Amino acid sequence: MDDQPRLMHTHSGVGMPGHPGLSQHMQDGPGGAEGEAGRKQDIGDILQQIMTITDQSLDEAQARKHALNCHRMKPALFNVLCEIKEKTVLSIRGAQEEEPTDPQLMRLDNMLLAEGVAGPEKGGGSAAAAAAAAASGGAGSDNSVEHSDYRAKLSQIRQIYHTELEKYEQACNEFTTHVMNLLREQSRTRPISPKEIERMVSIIHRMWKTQEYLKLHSIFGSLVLIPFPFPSVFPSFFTNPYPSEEAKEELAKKCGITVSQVSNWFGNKRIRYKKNIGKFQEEANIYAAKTAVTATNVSAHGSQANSPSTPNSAGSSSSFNMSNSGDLFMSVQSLNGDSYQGAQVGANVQSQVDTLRHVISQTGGYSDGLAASQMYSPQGISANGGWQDATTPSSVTSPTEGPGSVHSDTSN
DNA sequence: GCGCATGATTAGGA
DNA sequence: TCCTAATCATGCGC
Repeated sequence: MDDQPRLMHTHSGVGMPGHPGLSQHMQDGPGGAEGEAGRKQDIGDILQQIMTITDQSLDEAQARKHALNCHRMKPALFNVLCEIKEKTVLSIRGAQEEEPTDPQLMRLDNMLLAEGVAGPEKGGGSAAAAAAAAASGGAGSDNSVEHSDYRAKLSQIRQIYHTELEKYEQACNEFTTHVMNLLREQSRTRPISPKEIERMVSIIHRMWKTQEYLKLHSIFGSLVLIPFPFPSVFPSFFTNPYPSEEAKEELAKKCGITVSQVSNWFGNKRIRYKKNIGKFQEEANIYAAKTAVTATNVSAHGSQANSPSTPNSAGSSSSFNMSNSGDLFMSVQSLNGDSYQGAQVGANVQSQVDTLRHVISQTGGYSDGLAASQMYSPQGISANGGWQDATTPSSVTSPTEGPGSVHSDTSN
């Protein structure tokens, strides 16, 4: 700091031609009108040099920049510029940045929390399953097995979710640090206050959360749309789409609804399942035709048409035989197709999801393996959408996800 | 406002 | 009587 006057005069560009130097005026203290005019002139000169610094050669600009940084008046001028900037630009956009949290993010957060994917792990990783078990009034051993199965799957989802979340946060922190370093470096030559840097960090965090974090949420949100928490009513549907009167009464009792509602639910499910099967198989045929053409064209190079991540690629004949009610259809569609593909997620996350899908299908088949042939007994539903042994009385276990609102909420 | 999912209602058939 | 199929009403998200 001692060499500031020397540097100032050493670099001819910084020295004020025709002026004794800023230090002189600063040392003068509050003076008369002449001194005031001189200070204004000095500040004007400095600002002019800052404005024209980019017009100079690199070496010259570097030298002037260094001189400006070391200038005695620089801190004061810097503070004034920062203050002016705060009062103008930042105040204008301040109101916009105070906007509340994105409602979509809040909804996704709440959904993942409710499903036990996000948030603190409780009771072995499945608060939802525990809640489901509690809500069903203490399910039997069959239900315990299913909930155990569900807990295992949810635990896997939790693990991947938090792993990806940590990666995103790490990347976000790295990016933030990089930007902060840049801003701090730039703050030597232009008015960037620490407050503005903090604001920028806040913006970056918000951007990351609304972009990458949202993608992550969409992926795992699609996963939790699968009605795992209440797996029993679907086995009961797939194993026996025609429940007996006793089974209906039991379902109605456990769900707290009327028998007619149970009948309506099963009736609608049967009809809409068949409709979806027809639609799904039609798409499968179209896709199979396209795949055949593609395979013919690029067979020597290995067609990507058979990639498991290709949208609707789950439409291989076996997958399209999957059993799905309208609700399940949507959930599986989210997993297999446009939902996360369309989100253009990172390859890493996508591979993780593919892995998860594989895991899920291997461990019980909630996604591609949702087919009745894996997760549920195929005795109720044939591959073409018809029913086999449909009149077999079901041993309805836990209809917690009964006809009505609960499932509707999760699928919507 | 539109599309979608879903529960409920109704007509017709076995 | 039960089921299917069509239809309506409603809620929700975009």
